Amino acid sequence: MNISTKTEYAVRALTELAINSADKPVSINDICKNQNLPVKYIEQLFRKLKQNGLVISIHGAKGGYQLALEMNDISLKDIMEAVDENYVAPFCNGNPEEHSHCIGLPCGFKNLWDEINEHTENYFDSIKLDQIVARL
Amino acid sequence: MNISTKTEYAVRALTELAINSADKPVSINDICKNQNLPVKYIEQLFRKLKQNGLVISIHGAKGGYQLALEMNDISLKDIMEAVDENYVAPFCNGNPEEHSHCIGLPCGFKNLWDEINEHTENYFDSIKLDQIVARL
DNA sequence: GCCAATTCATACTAATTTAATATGTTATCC
DNA sequence: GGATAACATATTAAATTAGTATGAATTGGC
Repeated sequence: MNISTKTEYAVRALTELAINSADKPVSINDICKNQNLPVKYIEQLFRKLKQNGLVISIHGAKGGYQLALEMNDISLKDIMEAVDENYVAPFCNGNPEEHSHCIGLPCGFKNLWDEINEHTENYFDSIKLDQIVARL
Repeated sequence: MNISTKTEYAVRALTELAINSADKPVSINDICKNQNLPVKYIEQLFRKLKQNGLVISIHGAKGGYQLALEMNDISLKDIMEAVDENYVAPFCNGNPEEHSHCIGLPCGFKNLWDEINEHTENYFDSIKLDQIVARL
């Protein structure tokens, strides 16, 4: 149970956009300079953020990224999901054929993991980018 | 953000104790037979569970493990902490010298991660072994 | 007293994941 | 046309995780 570096980096980077990209795009280079992050790694993360509709990009010189949504429409859950493949692991799906430790059908532990996943998803979804920025 | 295999295994194993160890110790072998878990791996986990005061052990033949506490005094948080080193990662401690991405002192993100850690700790601490067993 | 069952301890290996780098292409501004 | 910056993919390096191997110490029962 921990927050990944990817999530940390993405939150830091998106905070930069939140603060500076309202009128003009912000380049990865600038973001990384301000937040002390590895450029090429952040490029990868931003491609995922874009694929997931959290940012838009502008090509070429003077290009960069901007938020695709209002700050209060971007949650920590959205960021985690975009950047961090399997950010919750409902490994026990109740079926012994798919998860070798499941016993019985449905496996008695399924409800527990499902409930945990649901709770944490809801929690992370309740934390929006505007709140994060406001608290800096 | 995900639940580790160690935690999953430990929960399964402790559930076995909860059900079967009230009057007599239960051996790792039996636990692993019932739950389809790797014996030597579970041995390691149980040493940690013992160090953390969650189980007691009885040496030698007819030996095994029993819960050291009431089922409602063992929380998922206790299990995670025992078995899963850094189950929450307060990576941002507010000090740039200790976490290279921290900017400013204290780093503006510290509160966010602290709050997340606190929330998740409280949540996992609210889930007790008796509830887990009851829902099987 | 010996044998089997069991915890205890440590070291090692294999697999997976994560973080980061490398090398380049494509698009756009000036 | 050159600089800047996104886009794309492949590779490497480091760290973590899952699991195995080997064996010592302890105890119950015959």
